[in-house]
Amino acid sequence: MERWPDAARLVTFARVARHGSLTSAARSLGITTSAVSQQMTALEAECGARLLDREPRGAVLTSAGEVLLQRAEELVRHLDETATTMAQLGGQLAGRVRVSTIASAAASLVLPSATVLGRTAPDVTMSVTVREPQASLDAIDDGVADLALIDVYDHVPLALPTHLLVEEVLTEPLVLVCAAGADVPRRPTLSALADHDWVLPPATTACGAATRHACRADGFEPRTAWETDDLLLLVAAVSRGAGLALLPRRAVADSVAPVEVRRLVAPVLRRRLLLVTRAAAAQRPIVRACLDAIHHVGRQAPAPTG
Amino acid sequence: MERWPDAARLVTFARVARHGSLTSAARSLGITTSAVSQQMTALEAECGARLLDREPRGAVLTSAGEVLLQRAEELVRHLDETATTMAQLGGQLAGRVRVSTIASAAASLVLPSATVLGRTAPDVTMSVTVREPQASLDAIDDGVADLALIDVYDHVPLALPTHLLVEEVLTEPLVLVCAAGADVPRRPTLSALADHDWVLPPATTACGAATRHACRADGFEPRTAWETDDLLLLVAAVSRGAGLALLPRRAVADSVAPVEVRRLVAPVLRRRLLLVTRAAAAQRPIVRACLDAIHHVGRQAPAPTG
DNA sequence: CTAGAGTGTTAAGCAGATCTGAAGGAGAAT
DNA sequence: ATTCTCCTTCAGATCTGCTTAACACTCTAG
Repeated sequence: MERWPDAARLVTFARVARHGSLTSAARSLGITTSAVSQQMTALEAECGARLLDREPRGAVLTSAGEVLLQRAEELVRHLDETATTMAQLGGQLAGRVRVSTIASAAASLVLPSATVLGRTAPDVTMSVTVREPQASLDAIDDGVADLALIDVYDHVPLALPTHLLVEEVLTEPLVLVCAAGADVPRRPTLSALADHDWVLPPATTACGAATRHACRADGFEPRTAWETDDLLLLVAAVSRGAGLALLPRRAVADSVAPVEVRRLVAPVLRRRLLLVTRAAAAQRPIVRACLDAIHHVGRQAPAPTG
Repeated sequence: MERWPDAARLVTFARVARHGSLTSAARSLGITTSAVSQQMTALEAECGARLLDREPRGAVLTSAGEVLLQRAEELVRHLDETATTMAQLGGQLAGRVRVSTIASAAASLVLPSATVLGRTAPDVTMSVTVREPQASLDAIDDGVADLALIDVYDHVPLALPTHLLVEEVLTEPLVLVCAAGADVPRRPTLSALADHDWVLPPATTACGAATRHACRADGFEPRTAWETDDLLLLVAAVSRGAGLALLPRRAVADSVAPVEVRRLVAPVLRRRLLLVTRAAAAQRPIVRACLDAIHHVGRQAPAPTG
């Protein structure tokens, strides 16, 4: 007796709704577009109504689809919680946690936390992937990652979906980085540095956007000498005297080239490091262990002040 | 990627928990015990914990099982609601509704309501099964029936699970049935009839229990001349002068043998006819149509008073 | 004490559901 | 026009999950 709606199809449907196209949903599910198409056809047959309008740019929900989406999303939430409950039942602290992190925290936070984890929960392993914050959030949503470590800069907005659970690891200042012996005041203000050259991360990155925003707020456009995504290269360029940079303190601590670090008196700029999970996932023992390990490292290692 | 727990297995698990044995759950699902056993084995593997203690008389939940049962039951509820939503999307008033009714309401209520339904919703058909009230409730729980019509007698307790939706169709008095010209007052009290013979339904039926309870409350044990489940036979026996009977008014109206009907002055005994569905099912258009049809018949046909 | 009626488990085979892969159509962007 | 992207369809391969059948265990009845 075909009494119950097919849960797998509904999960797929929710994914399609979120991604806006069958193809993209299929990718995120690791199956063929063809399979997704067939599932949606079957689901529409079950409902006796069209759920999606197929348009050249993707698929858009019909009004019937909108209604069903409510139910499908509740179902996904529920299954997620159930998965967590099931993981707790076993009680064993073992398995693999998929961590998605920004590059600038991988070395200073994630790596040491893996060591901590080796002591507190030896059978839990991390598999780490480096992604930009937004990509990390998507990975969480798609279930590709269990845990994301992202950063948020003052005045650079980032959409944090409300259904995700956010924990703050630490807040650190952005510091001014300059070549050893550079002609820069011990306690500079940003506005006093308008005439220098700058070494900037691309404007597409949060750090680059934060720097540019701060400069403009102080009335000047930073003169770009170097623009690069690569932190090592960036610090090396500063070290050689190519210009100044404004970077999170921990990021500088990782690099090796000789530079000087100055605390910026005004404005005070910060970035916050956040851990993000799906709400249910944070309850899973092995995920919790990872979260705790990262918090632990974040607490115990305040970098030296410039 | 095996990300989501298998919903079907969880539904089965909930069923096993409710029935207390794999075999019984399997019967109610219309599959083999073997299939259920395999599903439970798989589910336990997914959880990494035993969920059921197999005992010779059946299966009992472990504490882990109790925890998971919470989730599984929520899931069942949710899937049920989803099925309803899906049925509403199509918008078509067509299909088959499985009705489970007590015998004494089948002729007087269900049959006419099928006619009403033929006018209001011609593409909806009823398939009717006659069951005792408790069996009807089980059928609802097991998803074997969509809609149950049961009766509840004063002072005869019936466990109505809170998760089911109950609507009252009508309340009718129990009336005294006697042979034409029998030596019985026009407006009798029950206590005045202690010396008569009685024709009773079995004590296991609600009606039989109600009659016996009322007599005992008035201080006498009814002298049983005939005991039968069959309403026609029962009324025929009364008609031949075998004794008195206490029956719901509508039930008597159906039968053909010549009898007289007297209103009982004291005590006033009633039975209530109730429609029961799973909460979500009552929202389904075709089920709603049946409910309304039965309500309609219940409202318009007050039987003649004796 | 054996036989039988309940449980539930396991192995083997089969069937249907679902996925993949190839081929094709339709609308936008180039 | 050509090329992309997106979706659909069909046929075949794959796989999950069911049934059948045989077995093990416990309790009860004769």
